[in-house]
Amino acid sequence: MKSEHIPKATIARLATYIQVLSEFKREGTDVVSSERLAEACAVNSSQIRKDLAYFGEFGVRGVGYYVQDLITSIKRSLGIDRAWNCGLVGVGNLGRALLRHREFPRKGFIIRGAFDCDPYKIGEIVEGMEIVCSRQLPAKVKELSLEIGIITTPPERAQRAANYLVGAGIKGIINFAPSRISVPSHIHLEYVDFFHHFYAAAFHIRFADHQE
Amino acid sequence: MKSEHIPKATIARLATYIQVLSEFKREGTDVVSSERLAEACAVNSSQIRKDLAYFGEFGVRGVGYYVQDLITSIKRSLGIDRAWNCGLVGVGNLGRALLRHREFPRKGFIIRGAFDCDPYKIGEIVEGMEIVCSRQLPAKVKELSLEIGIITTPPERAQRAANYLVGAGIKGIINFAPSRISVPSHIHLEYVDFFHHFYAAAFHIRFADHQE
DNA sequence: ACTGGAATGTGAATTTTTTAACAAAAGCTC
DNA sequence: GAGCTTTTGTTAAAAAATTCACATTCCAGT
Repeated sequence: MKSEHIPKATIARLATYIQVLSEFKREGTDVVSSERLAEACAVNSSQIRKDLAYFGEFGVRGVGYYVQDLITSIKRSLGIDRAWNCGLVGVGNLGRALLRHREFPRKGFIIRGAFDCDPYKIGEIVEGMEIVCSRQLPAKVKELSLEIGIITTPPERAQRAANYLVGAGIKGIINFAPSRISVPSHIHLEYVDFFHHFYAAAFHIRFADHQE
Repeated sequence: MKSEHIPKATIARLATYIQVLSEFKREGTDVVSSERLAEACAVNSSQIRKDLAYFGEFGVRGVGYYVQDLITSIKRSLGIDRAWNCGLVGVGNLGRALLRHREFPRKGFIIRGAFDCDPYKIGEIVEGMEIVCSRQLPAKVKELSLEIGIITTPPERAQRAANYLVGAGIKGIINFAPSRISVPSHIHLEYVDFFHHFYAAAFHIRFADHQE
């Protein structure tokens, strides 16, 4: 119930819970026990109760959790009970895919600005959005109330993109570029690198640890 | 040195080490200490030595690690010192972006087959690759020696894609679709969900824990 | 109202992961 | 080649995360 420190792993699991709960909801299930949810998420049921306990008491003893209520509670706990305005820097392949990705609006992350420094791309319309010069970031961040910056530039340009975003007053950055960047400590920084999943798969297939 | 059980977090960090080491190499640095590498990766130096110790002894006492050697050693440890043939199922926005993503071949994951069940898409050429009907998976997996399956279908079709892949004899699956799937225990399964990074960002920005 | 059954929330125990500390080893200087 | 410096590999300690276990609470049926 007290907010103390929340493990990163808990946040990741909460994302899973929302996913699975949404499926339950679609199937018409109204109430679910931690046991049943745990099974569907492939985790321990205490884990679920512990994770939820960081944020409050959402269940009913002897009954379980009301699916819709729990979804709402988790979303509120995470701060995704409202929309977040995002700006994307670097309109390459990955950038374009994210701009077109329907899950973004669906999950409440609205990409309102697309930026690039390539003169060929500036002015182009992607998904009804005009690509704007990165130098205009400060003006646009204010104008569009952007809070989260998405970096999808090539690695060598990620740091500069971050500098622009920070200078423009962004609050958090999600870096999809395969390079480390540094930002002031008050900016929340997340790295997205899905290749480590491929590495893990390669490792496990190669050195098949079939004993687990 | 002994392979026992390797934490998932270690694998993720090894990916970071490779990334940072590659940058060092590009800058012309030949030797690096765990201390300096740790700083660049924002982790503890013991952590690095511990992580590496799972796989062997790669450093020289009093000197540090030879950058190129260490990259090679980590890659070999992870089983990415060779190419892996991948098949992608679901050629939507995300699927297309992955097919075009230059990092895949660069990192040794070669997408050799693209599959979809939409008759409109079948036959289309993306990145020099013809989109093939998902029903042909068994034949193609054998023909192209595919080992890793990438699922980028809509959530409701992810399970069926997995079934096709498993039936076709794939060894591992990376699921980008936002839904849980079940596969036999001998198939290595990884979920990719970058939205949890957005959730984490939203959470930290919203409930700014600026005390850390 | 009372009883039995069910499932939460939580403190305690366990396991895992991270960090600290240091002995062993390598190179460099004289 | 002895002594000094450096930095690894590794053992021990600390911290963190997970799982267990159960008292507490709620609902349903009588």
